[in-house]
Amino acid sequence: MSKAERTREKILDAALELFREHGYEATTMRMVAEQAGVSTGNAYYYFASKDMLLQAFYREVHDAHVAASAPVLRDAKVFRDRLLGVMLKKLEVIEPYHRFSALMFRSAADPRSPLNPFHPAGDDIRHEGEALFAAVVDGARPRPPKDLAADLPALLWTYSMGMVLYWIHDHSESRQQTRAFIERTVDLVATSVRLAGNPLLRPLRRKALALFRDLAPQR
Amino acid sequence: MSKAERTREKILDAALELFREHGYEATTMRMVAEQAGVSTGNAYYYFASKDMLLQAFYREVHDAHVAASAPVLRDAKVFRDRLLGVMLKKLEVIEPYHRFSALMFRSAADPRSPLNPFHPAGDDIRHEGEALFAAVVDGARPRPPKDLAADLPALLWTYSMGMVLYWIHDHSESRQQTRAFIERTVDLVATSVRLAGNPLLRPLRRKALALFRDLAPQR
DNA sequence: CCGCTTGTTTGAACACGTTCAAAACACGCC
DNA sequence: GGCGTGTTTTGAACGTGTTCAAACAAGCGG
Repeated sequence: MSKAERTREKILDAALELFREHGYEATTMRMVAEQAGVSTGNAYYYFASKDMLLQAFYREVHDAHVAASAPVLRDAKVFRDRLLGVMLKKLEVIEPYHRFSALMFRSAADPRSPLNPFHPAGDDIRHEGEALFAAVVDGARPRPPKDLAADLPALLWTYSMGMVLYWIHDHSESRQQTRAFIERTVDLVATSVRLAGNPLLRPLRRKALALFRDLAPQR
Repeated sequence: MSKAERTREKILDAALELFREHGYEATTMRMVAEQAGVSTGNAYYYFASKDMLLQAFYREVHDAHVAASAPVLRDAKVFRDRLLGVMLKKLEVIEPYHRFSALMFRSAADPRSPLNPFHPAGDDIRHEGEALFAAVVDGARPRPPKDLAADLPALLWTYSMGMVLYWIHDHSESRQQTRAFIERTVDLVATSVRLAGNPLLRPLRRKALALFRDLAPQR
C-alpha cells in the first residue's frame, strides 16, 4: 500500500467519521483535513470536491448492500420475496446514515451529479445498482414475462431510489413508515408484474415499455 | 406602492434578469445587489436567502402557467386533451428558463427545500400546483371514477414534476424529446385512468390509492 | 552524490453566501 | 423645527468550498 493510497484512505476515513457524527453540511473540508492530519489543499488533491467524498461513501454503502443481499438471493425463490428481502436489506444498510443521507439524495436530482439517474457520467454507479436488481429478477421462479424482465432491473432501481427518497423524510420511530412503504409497495410491484402478463393489459404494458425504452436518455 | 415594495421589486427583477442571462449558480448575490443599485445586505433584508429569490421566480412561472392554461381548460372537454394542453403549456412557459431551471429542480429534491413535494413547509406552492390539475380533472367529461378523481390532482402534479425533471436533461433540438415524452405519457396516463375503471383492476387500483393516501407524509 | 522528473503537500488567497452592528432615513408628535 | 421610534440600508466581517503557485519528497539515471 503506497503512501498516496494511505493518505487517500486517511482522508476518506476522516470524512466518513465526521459525516456520521455531524452530518454532511456541518462537516467542513478544514475539519476533514485536520482530522486526517493533512492540509486542506491535500484533501483536494485526492478528492476533487466535497461531493466526491460523498460518492466514495455511496460506493461503500452499495458494496455493503450487495453483500447483505447475497443470502436473500440465494434462498428466496419467489419474485416478491426476493425483492422484499433486498429492499429491507437496503433499509438496514443505510439506516446508520439517516442523518446525513438526505444530502446525498439531494445531489441525485442535480443534473450535474453522477448519482442522477438521467446523467450519462453516472453510468457505473447506476449500472451496479441495476445489476443487483437484475439478480433479483433473474433468479425468480416463476419468471416474469420476458420483455418486461429486460427492463425490470432499471425500473426496480428507480423504484429503490424512490424508497430512499421516502426514507429520507421519514422521522417515525425506528423508521416504521418506510418499512410499511416497502412492504406495501413491494406487494404492489409484484402484483403489477404478475398482472402485466394478462392479455387485457398487453397494449398498456407494451406502450409503457416502449416509452421507457425510447425516452430513456443516453443508455 | 411604498418605497420598500419598490426596492423589493428592483431586487427581484435584477435577480430574474441575471438568472436568465447567466444562470443561477453564476449569478452572485453581489451581482444582484449591484444590478439593483443596492447593497448586498439590503438584498438579504428582503430575501432571506438566494433560494428565496428562486422561489419568487417559481411563483411567477406558476402564475404564467395558470394564465396560459385558462383557454385550454375552457375549450377542451376530454380528460386526455385537457391534460395534454396543460402539460404543453407548461413546457412553453418554462422553456425560456431551460438554462437555469436545473438548479431549481435540484433543490426540489432537497428535504429542506419548500419545493420538495414531501416537505411540510412547501404546502402553498404544492397546493397551487395541485389546484391546477384539480381543474383539469374536474372539468373533464366523461368524469373519471370518483375515488380516483380525489387523488388524481396530487398524482398529476407529481407527474408534471417528473416531466420537468426529464425536460431539464433534454438537450434535443427545440426540446422535441420532452414534447414526445409529454405526448406519449399523457396517452399512457389517460389510458391508465380509463382502464382503472375496469372491474378486473379494482383490487390493484384500491391498493395503490390506499397506499398513496396512507403513506403520503404530512398532508 | 548530483541533477531531473514526477508525484505529493502546503497554506495563503479567492469568491461566494450570509450576518450584523451601526448608520441613515421616514414620519408622526410636540 | 426638533425629538423619538421604527423601518431601511449599508458595508465590513465571518466561515465556507475551492484554487494555485510554490515548496517538498521520492525515486532514478548518470
